[in-house]
Amino acid sequence: MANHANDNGTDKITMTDIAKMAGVSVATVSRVINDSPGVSDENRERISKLIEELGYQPNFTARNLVRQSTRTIAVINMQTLGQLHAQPASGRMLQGIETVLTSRGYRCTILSRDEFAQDMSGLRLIKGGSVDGILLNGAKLNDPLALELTRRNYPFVIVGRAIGLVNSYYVDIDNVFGAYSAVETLIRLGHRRIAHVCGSQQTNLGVERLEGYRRALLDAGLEYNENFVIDAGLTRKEVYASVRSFFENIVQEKRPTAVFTFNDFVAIPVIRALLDIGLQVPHDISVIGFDDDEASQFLNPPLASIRAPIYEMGMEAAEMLLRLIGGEQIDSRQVILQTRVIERSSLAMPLQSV
Amino acid sequence: MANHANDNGTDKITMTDIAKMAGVSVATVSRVINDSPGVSDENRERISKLIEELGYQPNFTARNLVRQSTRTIAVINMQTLGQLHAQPASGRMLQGIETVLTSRGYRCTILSRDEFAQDMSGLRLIKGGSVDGILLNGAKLNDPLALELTRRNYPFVIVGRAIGLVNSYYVDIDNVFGAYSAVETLIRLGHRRIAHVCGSQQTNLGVERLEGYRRALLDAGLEYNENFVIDAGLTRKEVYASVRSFFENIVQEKRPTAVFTFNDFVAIPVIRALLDIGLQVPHDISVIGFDDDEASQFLNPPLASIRAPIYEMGMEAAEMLLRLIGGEQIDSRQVILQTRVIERSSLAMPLQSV
DNA sequence: CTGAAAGCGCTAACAC
DNA sequence: GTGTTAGCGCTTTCAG
Repeated sequence: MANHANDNGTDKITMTDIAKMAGVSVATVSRVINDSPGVSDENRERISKLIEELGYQPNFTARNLVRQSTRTIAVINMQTLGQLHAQPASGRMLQGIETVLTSRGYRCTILSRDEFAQDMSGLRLIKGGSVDGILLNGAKLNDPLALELTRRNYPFVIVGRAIGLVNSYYVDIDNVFGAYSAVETLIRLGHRRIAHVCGSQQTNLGVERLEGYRRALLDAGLEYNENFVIDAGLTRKEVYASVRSFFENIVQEKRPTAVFTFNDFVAIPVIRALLDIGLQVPHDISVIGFDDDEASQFLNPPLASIRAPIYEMGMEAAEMLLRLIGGEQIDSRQVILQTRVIERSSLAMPLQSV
Repeated sequence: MANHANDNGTDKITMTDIAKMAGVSVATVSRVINDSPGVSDENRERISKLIEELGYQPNFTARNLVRQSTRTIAVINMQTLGQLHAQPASGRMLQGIETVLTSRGYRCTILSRDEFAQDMSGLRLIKGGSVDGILLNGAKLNDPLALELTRRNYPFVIVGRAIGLVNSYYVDIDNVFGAYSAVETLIRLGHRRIAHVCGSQQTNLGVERLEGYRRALLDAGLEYNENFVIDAGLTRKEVYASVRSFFENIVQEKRPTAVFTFNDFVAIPVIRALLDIGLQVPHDISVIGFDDDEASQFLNPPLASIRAPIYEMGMEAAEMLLRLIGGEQIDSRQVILQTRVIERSSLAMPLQSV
C-alpha cells in the first residue's frame, strides 16, 4: 500500500510539490511536462522520473484556464437523445467522431438541441468558453444557430449540410444521389409504381432523399405522385401504423410494387406492416432502405440498401473541426462522401411485368 | 449588428467587465450570479439586467478551477467504441445517462477502456482532476480499475455488477433471473433441447446470462449440455458463421428445438443463419433474445425477448453517481432492476411434442 | 451590504 | 539553463 512516502491517500499532488521535491522552480517542471527546450538533460531526467514515480498528472482545468481552451468539443444534435441513440446510423457517426477526437486528446460531449429552451441557447456553451468547437449534427434551413456561429467566426462543422449557408464547413454523404440510385435500381427491375416512406421534411436528410426519389422518377419518365410519399413519422411505431394504413386503404391496381424507405431504421417496421397485411416481400412488393445498417444484411428478407460511409463522415467532420480549431488551412470546406447500392433479396421484379 | 456599444465582435466579456459597467466589485457580481445573499435588491436587479443584456456567461473553466470540480463525468466502457455504438442496448443506456446528467448541468464524455495502454490508465483522468466521477460500463472479475477507484475512495458507480467487489455501488438488471425466465418459457412450451448462444465469458453479462440458462435447465430436471452453449463471438458476422456451422454439423435428432440468445443484437444473425440452412422460425426452431430492443417487435418473425429496463438502469446509475459526488447519503448501494418475458411469434411448441 | 485580496494550478513572458 | 512573476476568470474569506 504505502510503498512511497509520498503516496498518501489524498494524492492531490501539484506541480509546486514536485518542483519542491526536485529542488527546482515550477517553470522548469512545466518545461519538462510540455517538452519545452531549455532544461538541462540532468534536470529533465530527474524531474521526469519524479513525475513518473508519483504518478503526477497536470491539472486539466488549470491548464485549460491558462491555455484558453478546453480540449472538448460539443456534438449538438437536432434530434432528441432518444431519437439519436435509437438509430444505428447515429452510432456509426458518433463512433467516427469519438474515435478521432479521443485519439487527438480531445473529448466530446453530446447534446441535444431540445435541451435548450430555444435553439440559440447553444451559444451559452461558446460564451462560457466551455468547448473549443462545435459539431452540428444536422441543421435546418437557414439554421439560426449555424448562422450565428458563422457570424461569430466560431469553429464549427456541420455533419450534413445546411441549406442557405454558403461557405460553411460541412461533411455530408450524397443523399440525393443515394436516393436516386435506390429508386433507379427499383426502376431497372421494372417497377413503375414506387412509394417513398420519407423522413422528416424539417431536415435536410429528409428533403434530400425525397428529392433524389423525385428526380429518379422524373428522369425515367415516370410520374411523381405526392400520394406515394408517405410521411410516416419518426418512431418505428408511427411508421408501422402509417404504412399499414396506407396499404390497407389502397386498391390493388394502384398499389405500389416497391417502396424506397428513408432509411433502414424505418424499413424494419415498413416490412413488418407489409407482411402483416399479407404482402410478401419481395414477391408482392420490393423494399430498399438507406444507410446499410449492419443488421440489414441479416434481416428477413435481407434488406437492400444504400451503403453510406457514415462512420467516415463522422471522422472527416471531426478531423475538419480539429484543423479549424488549430487554425490550419483547409483545402475543401465541403466534403461529400459517395454512396453505393447494395442489392439484396428484399428486391425482385414486379409481379405484373413478369 | 452593433446594437450595443459593448457588443463587439470578440465578445470575450468577463466578470470584471460587467463589474466595471455596473460600478461594483467583482465580488458583488459573483454573488448575484451565484444567487448568494448579501446584495441589495437594487444592485442585484441592475446587475442581472446587465448580464442578461450582454449575454454574459461565466467562464466554465475558471469556475471549475476554483471550485475544484469539472461538472463532467466519464463513462468508461469495456467495449470498443465500435461495439458500444453498434448495440441498441448501449444507446438506451447512454440515453439514460446523458438525460440525467445534462438535466443536472453535468456533461459526460464517453471513453473506451481500450484507448488506454492498460486498464489502469483510466486513473489519469482522476489524477488530472478532469472528471468528477466515473461510470463504469461493465467490469471484469476483480476489476483492477474498480479496485483502485475503491481504494482511493473515488466516486464511481458500476453499470452492471463487479464480481469480487464487495460494497461497490452498482446498478444492474437481473440477468440471471432474466435468462432463467427466458429458458423457463421455452421449457414451458415443451422444449427439451435448448441451445444458448452465449455472450463473452469475460464479462459479467455473458456469465450471468449463461448461468440463468444453466439453472433453468437444471431446475427443470434437464441436462446442462456444454455442447449446446455456442460461444459465437462478438460481431454479427461471427455469430452468423458460428451458428450456421453449429447447425450444419448436427444430426437432426440431436438438434436443439429452441435457442436462447445472449441478446437481441445477436438473435438477428442467429435467425438469419437458421433460415439460411432451411429451418423455419418458429416452426422448426424457436428463438428468444434478451434486452427487447425496440426493433425486435418488428422483425420477421417478431422476436420474443426479455424486456430489460436499460434506459432506467442508465438513469439510476447516473443519479446514484451524482448523489455520491454530492456527498449525499445513499440508502442502497446496489440496485437490481427486474426484467420480464415478452412472448412473440418467434416462439412455438417443438415439433416432436405436438 | 460591499470591496479588497488571496488564491485555484498552471503557462509563458521576462529577467538573470 | 533557470527562476520570478504576472496573470487565466472566477469564488470566497475577511474587513469594513
